[in-house]
Amino acid sequence: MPEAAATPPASLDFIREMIAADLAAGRNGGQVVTRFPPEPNGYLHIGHAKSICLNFGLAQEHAPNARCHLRFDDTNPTKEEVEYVDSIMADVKWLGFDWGEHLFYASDYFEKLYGFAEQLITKGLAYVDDQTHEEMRASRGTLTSPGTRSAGADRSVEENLDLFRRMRKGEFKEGEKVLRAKIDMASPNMNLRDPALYRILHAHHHRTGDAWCIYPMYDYAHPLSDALESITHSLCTLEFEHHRPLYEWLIANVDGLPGAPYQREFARLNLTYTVMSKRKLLRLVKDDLVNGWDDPRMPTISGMRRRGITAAAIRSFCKTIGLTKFNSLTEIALLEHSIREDLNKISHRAYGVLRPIKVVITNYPEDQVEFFDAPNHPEDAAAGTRQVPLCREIYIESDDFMEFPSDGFHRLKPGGEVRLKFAFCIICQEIIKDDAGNIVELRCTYDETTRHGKKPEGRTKPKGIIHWVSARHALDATVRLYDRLFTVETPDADAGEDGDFAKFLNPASCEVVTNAKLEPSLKEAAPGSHWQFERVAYFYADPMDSKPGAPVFNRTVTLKDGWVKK
RNA sequence: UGCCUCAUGGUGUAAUGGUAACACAGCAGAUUCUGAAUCUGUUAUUCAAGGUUCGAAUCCUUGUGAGGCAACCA
Repeated sequence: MPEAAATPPASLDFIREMIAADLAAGRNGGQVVTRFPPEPNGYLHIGHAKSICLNFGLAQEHAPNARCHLRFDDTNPTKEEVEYVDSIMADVKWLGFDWGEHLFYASDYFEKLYGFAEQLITKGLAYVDDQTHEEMRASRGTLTSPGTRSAGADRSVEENLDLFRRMRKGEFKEGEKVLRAKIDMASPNMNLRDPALYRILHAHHHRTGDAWCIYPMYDYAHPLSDALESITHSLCTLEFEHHRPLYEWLIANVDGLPGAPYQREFARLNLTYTVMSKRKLLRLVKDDLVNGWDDPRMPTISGMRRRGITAAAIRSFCKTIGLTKFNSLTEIALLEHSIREDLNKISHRAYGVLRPIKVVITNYPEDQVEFFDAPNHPEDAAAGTRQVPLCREIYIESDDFMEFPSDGFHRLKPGGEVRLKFAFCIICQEIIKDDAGNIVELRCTYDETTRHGKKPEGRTKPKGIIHWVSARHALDATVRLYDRLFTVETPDADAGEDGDFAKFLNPASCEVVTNAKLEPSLKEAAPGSHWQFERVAYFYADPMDSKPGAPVFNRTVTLKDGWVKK
């Protein structure tokens, strides 16, 4: 069980407070039953993770008198696919949650839901309308003026029943008839102006096949499905606030329901430098703006996983952001903090030079090779050590050398000294350039007395400590440097009403480095393993593209860089 | 010209009528064989105006701002 989700936050959010009050009042027989109800029309993203952590987290916190259902809200066959069903289950599991026996589909209830609809018709609370789409829209009124009831509302119960049964039999075309609730055409809440309950859809459903040609609307199916599963707390996002009265109307007016759930709403997650709506994510995928749903730059669960973000980091993040009704915009830095916090604990260290520059240690014997012992984790001796080879020629990061150093730069510079981490100190004696004036090689000398961290005699300890890779032993590898997908904090808002958010795509969001020089032990990096290339970033051995002996690394997140250039 | 919801440092949250706090970010220092991590310190907050109260971030009124609502989508 994921610990981060099992313990409730120190202070209770408004949802947990309400649940505590329900429990204190002895409601629901002391049970807490929640549900995570995705529509299988896309991949899950970090916003869904917030909901998953809430609903499944609640079940864990209130165990054993609690459970959380996974229910697919599959009431619109035109948008749903099994591919999405499968990915959603995989993502929820990967996040560390388990629905156990409680896997449901709204489509499981189609027959019962149909029966409830006949019940409402019989009670005079629902009617078959034959207005066209346009007529219905026109008669609904506007935000400031009431609507007018359609003539169909006056039909007899018998006629409505007959019509509804014929709808089910397939006697009508799509759009010809619709079942509506009879509530209040003058309600200030548009959702109560005789909302549609069933529409005709001659579409193939991924589970029920062609058994049905009428499908329930979300507003109708959701509360009743909740009730059928004896859900106690139906938690959703803020945009469903105005649907609550309808939710309650159905629970109150349908007889024979095993449960009496209630709905409460919380603010969805917004993150800087990304987009979160399924529509926009779908666009990124369909227009090949990214490399599929699991592109490491995507805010999808599968994308984040492939980038190397851990489930623990996501859970911890969800805990950090809290739960309110405030429409917030969370800085991506908060997510990155959770990621680094977890990766720092679990990642073994290694050397990787992304933009190599060759260094020749001129006073080091030509054919000598020696191995230095390097700890795999600085804060965890149990992680053991590894042997890192060194020879006369090595690669260092080109960023770690400056011909004309700025103030405060304490890495390698002409005539300056740095320590090769876990090896010895070198001094830069000479810069070799090509005809165009580019630096191609550095000639350095090493100091034998500085092995194993010893201070050079008579001199001050060099401030600079850099990573390095032996040229003769280096593993050439492909490393992808991922960055934020967009150049602006709020791509949707900045794009405006009908603007195109794609224009804010960050052209540098994926830089592929093909000639990175990695320490040889990385050759054995298992696909799906997490690493910290010291002083650079956290990396993830891509599970799809890595081949035996030839790992491909994705940069998950950079290390914090405390050095500000003056 | 409607209805609903919301408003606390730069960001996210806490304080449930009684000293406005925590995390992130920032800054400074200590430490460090990662300019990381760790540790210490630090900058910065109640949308506005009235009212109730001994006392208001909290309750009331009005205003302002933000988000949402007129699918046979979810």
